[in-house]
Amino acid sequence: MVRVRFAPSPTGFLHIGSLRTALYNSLFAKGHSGVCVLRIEDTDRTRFVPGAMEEQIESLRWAGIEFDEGPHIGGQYGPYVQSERFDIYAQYGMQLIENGSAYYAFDTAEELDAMRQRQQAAGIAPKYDRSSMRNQYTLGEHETQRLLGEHAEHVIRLKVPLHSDIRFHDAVRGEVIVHGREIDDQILLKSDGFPTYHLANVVDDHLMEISHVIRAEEWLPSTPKHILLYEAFGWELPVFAHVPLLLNADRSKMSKRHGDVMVKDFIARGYFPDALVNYVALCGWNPGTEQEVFSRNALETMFSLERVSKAGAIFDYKKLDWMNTEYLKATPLDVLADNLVPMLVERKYEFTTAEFVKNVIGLLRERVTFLSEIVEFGDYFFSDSLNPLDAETESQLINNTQLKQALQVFRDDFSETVLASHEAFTAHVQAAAKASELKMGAFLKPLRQIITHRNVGAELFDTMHLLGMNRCIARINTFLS
RNA sequence: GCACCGUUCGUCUAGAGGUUAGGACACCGCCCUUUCAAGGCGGUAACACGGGUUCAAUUCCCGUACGGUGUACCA
Repeated sequence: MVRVRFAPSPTGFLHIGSLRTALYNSLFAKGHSGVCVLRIEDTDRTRFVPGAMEEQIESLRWAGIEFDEGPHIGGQYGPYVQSERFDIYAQYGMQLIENGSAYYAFDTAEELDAMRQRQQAAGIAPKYDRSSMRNQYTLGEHETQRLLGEHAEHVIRLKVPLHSDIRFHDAVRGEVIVHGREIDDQILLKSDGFPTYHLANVVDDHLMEISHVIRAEEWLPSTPKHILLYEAFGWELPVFAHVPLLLNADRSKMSKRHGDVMVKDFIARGYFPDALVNYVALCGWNPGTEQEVFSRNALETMFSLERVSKAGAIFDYKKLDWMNTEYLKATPLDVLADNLVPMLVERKYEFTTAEFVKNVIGLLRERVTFLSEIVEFGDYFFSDSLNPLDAETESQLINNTQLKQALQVFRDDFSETVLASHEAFTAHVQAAAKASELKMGAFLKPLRQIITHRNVGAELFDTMHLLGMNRCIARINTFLS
C-alpha cells in the first residue's frame, strides 16, 4: 500500500515549491492507488502563524490537490497536527534514551555558541562535541539524574555512532553515502519538550505507515540522521525521494524579491489552477515524450519518481504564461463565461448574458494571457460608454474629412444584411471607402477606432457582428456629431 | 571551511557508447492577414573543463571548475 504525505509548516503562505512537492506526492499516490496524507509540522512554536494552515489547505484545494487524510478530514492515523501529538514524541524520546541511542544534554545556548566559535577558530567543522560539553556522558549518571530531578533545562540528543557510514538509495538520485563522522548529534527533543523536525518526522512517518517520503532536496543532507533514527527504533525505512528545488533566475532557491512565489500570488494574477499545476509538474519532471499539456488524469497515470530530474529548475514565468494561454484556448467557452461573468458584474457592465460573453471570449481569448484581461481588453463590448480616445488619435480622426464622408456613406447604407456575412460586410466597406477615395485599409483602421476606441482587437467584421447594427450605428453617430 | 547534491541551447528538457544532439518557452524572419493575436513554415542557439576506459564518448570512471543545498533547541 502506497502511503505518502505532504508535511508543511504553518509558518506562512503556501510556497509555489511546496505546491509542487504536494503535487508530486498527490500524483504519486493517485498513480499507485495509494493514500496522500496532509500532516502539519508545527513543532516550532516561535514560528507558528495563526491561520497559515487554513490558508495552505485553501491554496492546495484551489490547485485541485486533495488529501485522503489530514487535520481537516480526519483519518485512522491522527491526530495530523504535530503539536497535538506532543506526548507521543516524549515517549519515543525516552525509548531512545533507554536503549542508549540518545542522551541528555544540559548546555545553554551560550555554551553552544562558544563551542562553535572555538571550533571555527580551530578550523574544524561545527559539530556537537559529546566529549567536552555538559551531557550525560561527561557529567555521569549520578549528576545527570540529579539535574533531571531538579528539572534543569535539558535536551535529548541523538547519539550518532562515530564510525558508521550511512548509505541509502534515493528514488531520484540513486546511491547516496554519508560518513558517520560528519553527522551531528542532532537535538531530538528541545528544552521546551517539543520534538525537532527530525524526531517528529521519523516517528510520524513510521506511525502513519508512510511508504514513500517525497520531499524537497533541502532535506537530503539530514536524511542520514533520519536513517539513524529508523535504525535506533528498529523500524523499516521508507523509500526516500528528494526532488530538485525550484530556483530564481540566479539559481538560488526560489524566493521573494525575484517575483511571486506564493500560490496566493498566482491565484491573484489569474492563472488557471490546472495551468499552474501543469507547468509546475513539468518543472523537474517530464514523461519522456514531447507532450507538454496534460490533463490531471494523464499526470496521475504518467508521473513517476524515476523521471524526476536531479538538477534544480529555474522557474520560467514566461513559459507559465504560455501554459495559461494553452488552457485559455482549450477550456470550453461556457466554463470561461461562468468565470468571467462575475468579474463583469462587479464592473457593473450591462451586456453580461452568458451567450454574449461566450461570444466575446471566443473572439478575444487568443489575444490575451489571462481570462480576466478580457474585462479590460474587450470593454467596448460590455458598455456603450467607451473610454475616451487619446488626443492624437481623436484629432486625426476629426480632421479627416474623407473619413467622415466615408463614414456617412457607410452608415446611411447600413442594413442588417451588412453584418449578415463577411462578404457583405467587405463589400459595404469597399463601397464606402471607394466613394471617398479611401483605400480599404485606410478606412478600416479608423472605423475600428471609432467602434471600439482601440487600435487592436478581433477582426472588425466579427466585432461589429457581435455588437450588432444598432450599437455600431450609434457609435458612428456619436463620432460624427 | 566541511558534507552532500548537481552541471545538454538564454530557460524547461529528450538523450542511457556510434544521433545532421530532438522538442517546448523565449527571441528573430517569412507566410497568412483588415489591426493585434492565433496558426503555418523557417532560423539563431547547448553537451562546463581536463584526464582516462573504449575502435568510438554528451553518454561510463576519476579529477578540476562552477553552482545549489545543508551545516540551528527552523522546518
